[in-house]
Amino acid sequence: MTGRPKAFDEHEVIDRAQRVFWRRGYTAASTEELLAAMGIGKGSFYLAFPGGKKELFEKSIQQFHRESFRQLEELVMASAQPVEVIKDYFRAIATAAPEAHERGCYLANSVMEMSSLDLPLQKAAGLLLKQLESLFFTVIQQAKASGQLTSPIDARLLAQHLLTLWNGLSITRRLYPDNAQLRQLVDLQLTVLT
Amino acid sequence: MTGRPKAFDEHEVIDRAQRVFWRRGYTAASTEELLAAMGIGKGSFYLAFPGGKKELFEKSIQQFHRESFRQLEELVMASAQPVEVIKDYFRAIATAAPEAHERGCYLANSVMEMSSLDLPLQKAAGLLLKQLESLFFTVIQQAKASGQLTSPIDARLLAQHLLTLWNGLSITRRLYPDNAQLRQLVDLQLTVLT
DNA sequence: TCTCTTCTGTACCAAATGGTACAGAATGGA
DNA sequence: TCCATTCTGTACCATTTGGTACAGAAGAGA
Repeated sequence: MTGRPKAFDEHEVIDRAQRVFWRRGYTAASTEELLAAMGIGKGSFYLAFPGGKKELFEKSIQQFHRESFRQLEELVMASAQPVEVIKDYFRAIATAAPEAHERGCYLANSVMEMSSLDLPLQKAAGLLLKQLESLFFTVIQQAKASGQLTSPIDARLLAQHLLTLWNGLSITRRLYPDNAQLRQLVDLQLTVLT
Repeated sequence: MTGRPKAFDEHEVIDRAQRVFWRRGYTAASTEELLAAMGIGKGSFYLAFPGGKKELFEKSIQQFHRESFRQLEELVMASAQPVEVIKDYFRAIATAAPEAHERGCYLANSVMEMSSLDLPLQKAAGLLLKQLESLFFTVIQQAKASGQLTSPIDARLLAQHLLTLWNGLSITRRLYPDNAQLRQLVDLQLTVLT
């Protein structure tokens, strides 16, 4: 039995919801607003996402991470200078549009908002950020082994430091949405990777 | 004409509200919850704060900043090694209680939440964070002049970097509410102040 | 004591919220 | 051509929200 076919693509719909969540935050994004952006009705929504808004949000951060993370991972894998890929990842902050500065990092935002709202979701978002740190760690470790990196700092600690910079920038860029200034700041911060 | 005297102390009441805002965030803190914590009724509340929740929140971040900032400022002024005061300010993160890690930095939280909720309030919170940066800047500049600091890095940039670390830690500490680990991280980060 | 002013608690409200119920549409298979 | 199944749109709802109205309490001064 097949029944009436879905009139929407789940992946696409989650993607649209994710954009709303990123722009407005979890709480401020009303279901009405989300449904409008997704282009589906309540009936379809609660059938596809019985957990409602929370389930949708969880899936949105998972999907967001899966895709943006894989993209970075592939760049790292393909490059002969993975450390440069990481650096470019940070430098890209300083070439973003003003709206991107306002929005900050989706995962960092989620960790903060969920801290006082839903602990499981906070942990979920935190885990994804830690995976970014893991990627930093892998790159650093390999670069050290190959001699591309000569820093005496412990790879694990260095990766954690990079994540802190990443998170810090997600706030600082809102205070100073000025690319020239951000570039200076990022360049200074990346001097730890030597 | 004096009329009926206020049955509560405004400063005290704002302080109690601030604790709720910090723990729950602006949106999640309902007026009901705030009133309960403040120990006053709606009548008194809307009379004292005609702007409602928003006005209360604004006053809470102002008061929070005024007090915590003055405290730090006094320590800086009184010390012969102001740079050490700043360092201790960061190191204190690694001696905080687990609940403090969960809450993070009140001002950083506010900047993030208000980014997609109320731009004036976001600016207000941002301004207060920038005042922290200003204090960093002053200390760095004076330490350079007195030879206590020999770093070749521009004082303004260094101060901005410190603020980024501060903001980053406010997120990272939620991911790793482990003081030993945080201490290592902070110590590494403070090596820029040499 | 009377009056004027300010403050407090309660009753009330309109709007918005996330969520449910369900009738009926759209398909594949018997 | 039915039927079983799955999906969709709409109508509806209980709850919660921030906020207002207002009667009366609590003072100071005349």
